[in-house]
This record gives sequence, C-alpha cells and structure tokens, in this order.
Amino acid sequence: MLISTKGRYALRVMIDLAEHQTDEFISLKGIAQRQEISEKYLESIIRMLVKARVLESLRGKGGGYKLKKTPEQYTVWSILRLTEESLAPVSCLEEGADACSKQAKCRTLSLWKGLDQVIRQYLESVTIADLMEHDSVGDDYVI
Amino acid sequence: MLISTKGRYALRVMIDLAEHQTDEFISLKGIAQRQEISEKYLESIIRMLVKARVLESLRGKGGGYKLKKTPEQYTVWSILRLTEESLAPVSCLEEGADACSKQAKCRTLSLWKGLDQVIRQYLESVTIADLMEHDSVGDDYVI
DNA sequence: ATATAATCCTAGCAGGAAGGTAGGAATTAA
DNA sequence: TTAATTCCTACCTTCCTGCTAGGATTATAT
Repeated sequence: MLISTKGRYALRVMIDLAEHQTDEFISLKGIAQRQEISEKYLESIIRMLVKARVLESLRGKGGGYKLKKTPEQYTVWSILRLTEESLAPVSCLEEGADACSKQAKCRTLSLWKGLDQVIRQYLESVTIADLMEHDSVGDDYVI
Repeated sequence: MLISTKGRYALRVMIDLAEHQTDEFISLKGIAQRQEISEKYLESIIRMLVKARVLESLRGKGGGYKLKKTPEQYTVWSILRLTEESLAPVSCLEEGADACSKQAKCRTLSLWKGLDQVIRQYLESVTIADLMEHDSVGDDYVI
C-alpha cells in the first residue's frame, strides 16, 4: 500500500478545514466528528501538519486549527509527504536507502524511477482546492 | 511501499530467464546465484509464477524453469499482480474491499482512482523485453 | 535399480510498521 | 477559576514482510 490511512486522513483534514474556513479556529473535535475518525488518532496526524507549519494552531478554549495558506497552494503531494514514511514505490528509491550494490547492472532501476516520477507528477498536479469542488478529478486525466 | 521485494525479485527472475533463454530448463540454483537472492526465498516466489502459468517447470535432474511466452508478451503489471497482495495505492481500492460507507460523499475517491490508473498504465506500458535491452526505460517517459 | 539433482509443499519465526488507545500536562478564553 | 482545547509521551495489538527449515516428490543419468 503506497498511501496509508495516515495520509488519507491528513488529506481529509485539509479538505475539511478548507471547506469550513472562517476567521476562527476549527476544533479537532469537530473535524473528527464530521470525518468519523477517532479524535485521539486524528490528533497525532494533525500534529504532524502543525509541526510542518502547514496548519496554524491555537490552544485553550476557542482554540483549534486553521490553514496557513489557501487551498490552491497545497498540492496533494505536499501533504502526503508529511505523513507517509516514504512515498517511494520501491525501497531502493527511499531517501537514505544505502545505494544498492547492483545498481550499475540493475535492469529495473529506471523502471522504478519512471514509476516514481509518474506518481509524483500526478500527486503534484492536484491541489486541496481541486478536491473541494464537487467534480471528478482524475477521470479525465489522460496519460 | 507499493512494490515489495517479492515483486521486484519476480521481475528479476523473469528478466534472468529471458536473457538466458534456450531450449533447456534453467535451474533455480543458477538464477539465485546470478541474482544473489536466497534460494529458499526465491523458490516461494517462483512457485507463484508457475502456478499462474507464467513459467513452465520441470522437476528432477536437469529440471528447472522456462518462460512460456516471449518476453514481449509479459507486461510488468502482469507479473507484479501475481506476487503483490494488492497493487492498489490505497486500501479502499483493493478488490474485495467492503465498499466504504462514505463513498458517495467522498472527496478523495476520484483522486485515488486517478492515481491507480496512472500507475496501472505505466506498468502496463513496459514489458520484460524492454527491461532486457540495455537502455533507460522511463527516463524519456513524459506524462 | 540407485544415486543424484531438481522442484514441490507446509510450517514457522523475528522484526517492524500500521492503526490505534490512554492519561495527563500545558494553555487560553470566558 | 473553570472549562475547553491543544500538546506530549508511552504503550498496545495485529498484520505483513522477508526469510528459514525440513522434508516429500519427481525425473534423469549411470
């Protein structure tokens, strides 16, 4: 599985925040209820987004979360890379992976690099704003 | 990780067999040595390929494995689907996944379907024959 | 026939990640 | 001061990956 629930949930949080955007902060509780995700689990996911400065947060009564930028400015890729350990399709391509000793004669390396490219480009091409609109992203995406 | 070692090894087996193709059967031992993979582990992977009738096998002395079709006739996708539990990028798209109760109002479903498409099309576009040739698949693959 | 070289089959196991839970400390608004 | 909220740390269970072990079966060569 390339994308775990962590990543999927993170995306849903971003969309939820985008759709309920006002000047006020939006509480974890509200997000969790709307998205039907455990508060506690969601907490750990949101914290990653805060740490990466994708979200602004406020503690205490009336606190919650808020997007820092407009929905158009967040690509799907930029969110997923925060929650996923790695988005590489194969372990050889993970950052920090010790260069494979057989790389030079590897018949499949360029295959994997190509796959990585294709995935990356697709995920970069979609923004949170695209996902808010009620339409079908990807259905008309022709390779 | 979308593709596990199982899938990568399976692909390497196919390429190895393609490159060493003769009338005779090629032994597991030889493949394992050339590919520097544990015989025992490779055994379990190859057996999947035999069961799926992708390879022909012969037991006993002088036995081994052999491609059933020409390298051009095997797409990367057709091999990977045999060894990988699932090639879906998210669990919601796995075959046999119980339809998500929130599908109707899901903002991200089409995103995932699009991603799945993109991956599938890329992996369908490359064959074992492409991987034998000493060139760079994918480097010139423009989306 | 018998030895030998292979593939086939079943079982199990260690480590790590996924997916989540629990409890409390710190902070802010009313 | 109290209630609401985020922050932080630790833990737990379940499953998958990657791999190993040991033997049964089958075919060939001598």
